[in-house]
Amino acid sequence: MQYAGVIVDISLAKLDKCFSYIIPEEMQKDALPGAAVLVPFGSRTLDGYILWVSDTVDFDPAKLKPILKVKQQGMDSNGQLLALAEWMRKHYGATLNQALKTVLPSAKRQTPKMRKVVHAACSTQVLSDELAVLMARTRHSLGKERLLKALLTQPDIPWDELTHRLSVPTADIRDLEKKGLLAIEEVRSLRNPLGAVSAEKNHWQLPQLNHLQQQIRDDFVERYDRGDRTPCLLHGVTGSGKTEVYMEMIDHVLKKNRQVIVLIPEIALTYQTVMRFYLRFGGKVSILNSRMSAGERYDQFLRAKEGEVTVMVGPRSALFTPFPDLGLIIVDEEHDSAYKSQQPPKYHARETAIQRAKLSDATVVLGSATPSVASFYRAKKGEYHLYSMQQRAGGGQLPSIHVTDLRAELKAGNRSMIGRELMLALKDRLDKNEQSMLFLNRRGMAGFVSCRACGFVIKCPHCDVSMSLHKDGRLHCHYCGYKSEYKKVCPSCGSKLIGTMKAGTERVQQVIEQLFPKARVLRMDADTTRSKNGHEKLLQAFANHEADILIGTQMIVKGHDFPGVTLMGILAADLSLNISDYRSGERTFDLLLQACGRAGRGDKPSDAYIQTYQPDHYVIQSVKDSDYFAFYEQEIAYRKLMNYPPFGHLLQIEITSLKEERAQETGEYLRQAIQKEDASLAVFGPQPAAIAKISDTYRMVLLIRDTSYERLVKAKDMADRAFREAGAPKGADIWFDFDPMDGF
DNA sequence: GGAAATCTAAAT
DNA sequence: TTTAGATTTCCC
Repeated sequence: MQYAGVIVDISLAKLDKCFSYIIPEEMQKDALPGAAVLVPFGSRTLDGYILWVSDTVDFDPAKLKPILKVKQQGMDSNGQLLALAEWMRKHYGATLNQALKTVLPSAKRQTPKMRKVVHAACSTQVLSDELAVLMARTRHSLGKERLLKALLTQPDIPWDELTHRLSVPTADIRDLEKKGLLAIEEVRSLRNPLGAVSAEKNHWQLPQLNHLQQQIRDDFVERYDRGDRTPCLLHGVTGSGKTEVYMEMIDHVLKKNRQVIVLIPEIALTYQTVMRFYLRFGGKVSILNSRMSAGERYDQFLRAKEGEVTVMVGPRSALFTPFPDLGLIIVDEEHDSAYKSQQPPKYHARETAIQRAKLSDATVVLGSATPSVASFYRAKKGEYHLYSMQQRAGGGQLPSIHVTDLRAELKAGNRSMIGRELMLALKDRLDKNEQSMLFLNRRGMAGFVSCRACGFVIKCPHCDVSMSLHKDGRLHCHYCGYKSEYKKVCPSCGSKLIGTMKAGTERVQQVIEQLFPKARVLRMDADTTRSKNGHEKLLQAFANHEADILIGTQMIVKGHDFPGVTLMGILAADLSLNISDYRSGERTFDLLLQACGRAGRGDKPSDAYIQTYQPDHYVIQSVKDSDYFAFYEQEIAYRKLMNYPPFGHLLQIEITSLKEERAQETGEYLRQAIQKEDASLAVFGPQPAAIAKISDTYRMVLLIRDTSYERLVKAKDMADRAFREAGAPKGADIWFDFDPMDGF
């Protein structure tokens, strides 16, 4: 008798264990680890995944029930994905069921779509004989003749092609089948998202690598062949030709009959990107994206598993492509916050890629123009191998970057959100009929308080992150819960011009339309792009020069290139600089540099203006000089001083409950449980989350800080155990998030 | 998560 | 003593 351990599809800590089931005789060949099954559970039937198969059980065999159905055979032929799911559960704090769902996506459609193919069932000699007989007849059967001719040149013909393009009557096909000349076969049809792309490989030739690219390629190849699987960090400025280097690396690994995953942030998955890979590697490439249906995504995984596809390009979920022998994972734009999942398990694709690579003896290559501080630190320490490309391979010159001191503007009596320099520049571009972009950088604005006269920002004395003004009229620190009174006077210069910054793209649009009544203005934000394809339509309109000025939030900075743009205005750099978390500097540096890069894609000289109340801030200064290294040195010193990542780590435990006091109580209980077990851990809270209540559910957070990630994992286990204990308060749920700021 | 079993208390 | 309501316990 065979038994299976099944994880049942209920994301609940209590049920996160294996239940044993009998495998009925007829299911034995399909019921393998990783398979999706249907099982009886209590009084109903549930979905689940098989974790193990064995001929013994440690549960009363009389109580066992049989598996009802195997819904899907396992994707995971070598057990790596199951192992990865277990690693994610342990490392990021989730139920195994949640981890499995992330790693083993299941198709909605249970019976695969079939497609008919016609192929010859006899020798070509017999076929041509039959054709000759038909041709000799007075009453021609044109359909059959076309069919036979086609079969003589092409062994397999899709049914649809015969009936449509060649308009062969179905009866004719059946007729020849009866005679035994051809066979009709049903093959499983897997959707191909790139099916419509016809690669004109003839017009394409291998790009000539420059010296540096060649050198990096050679070094990579040498290491790879030697079996050195140290992760690599490819630090290449925009336009240095990183993609060509990736292509060479991919090519080398494919030649070893191994497969490749290329991770990119969803937003970067444009037609051009895909085309570059397609031109080089042809039909062996497939993609994943969020617009695809579950079934379509599943098909891509199946194609990968069966060897039809060897390069998978996609966002973080592409990491779980079930390749039989994965040899390389490329993480492009590795600093991008989209790599952190916002659902449990809240994994970071960069770390998870490194883990997956370990399991299959693959290499990870991280690439970025502005590497995350954590990755660059590891590279400098020698944990990663660093490749550096600091020269542009050609074309386009960086804009001249100017910094406007908004304090000075204020002194000069200009209270508007457009500085005088930027206003002149805008007027100049309108006169020259060139395009401009205005960027208002306000995502995740958390109500920090700053002085417009001197630029001072109120920070927590214990955490050195900016404090937020709460509804209770006091200032709160999200890290340690410290509160202080808010006196409407700047503590630094005594000015009364202190407060939270309020600015919206709509306001900017009004101001611009007042200043330049003749200018054609487009606004792009969450409101104007809500309609289907609203995003694309707006960008397209601007690319066609249907407007002179594009005003927008984050979304105008990432993605498309506009060669016509010669001016970029960043209206209030402070907005993202002062969000109350330790990564605001890193994020702002990346964002501002990228924003500046939007200007100057064409040949004309271009300018970028950064408006700020803190012109001397190291982030602003580093962006001004486009100097990543200067930024890094300052940032890493700050991180070290404050024990922020990569020197220390944060674990956030979120407690949710419908009852406010239950959340509070549970938080208190967990804090005590953790500190009882390890008094040396720094635990803060419980305190209300930044958004204290979402759809009637109250949210409290506990924060734990430590220099060792492993100790935080232990703390997570302590909390988890304490939460499940008999005496623990009921009526609340807990969720874990390691280094939560990585996802913003 | 949900049904079934067990406990609790206050209404007849 | 009954019984609705709240809480706890299983579920392979």
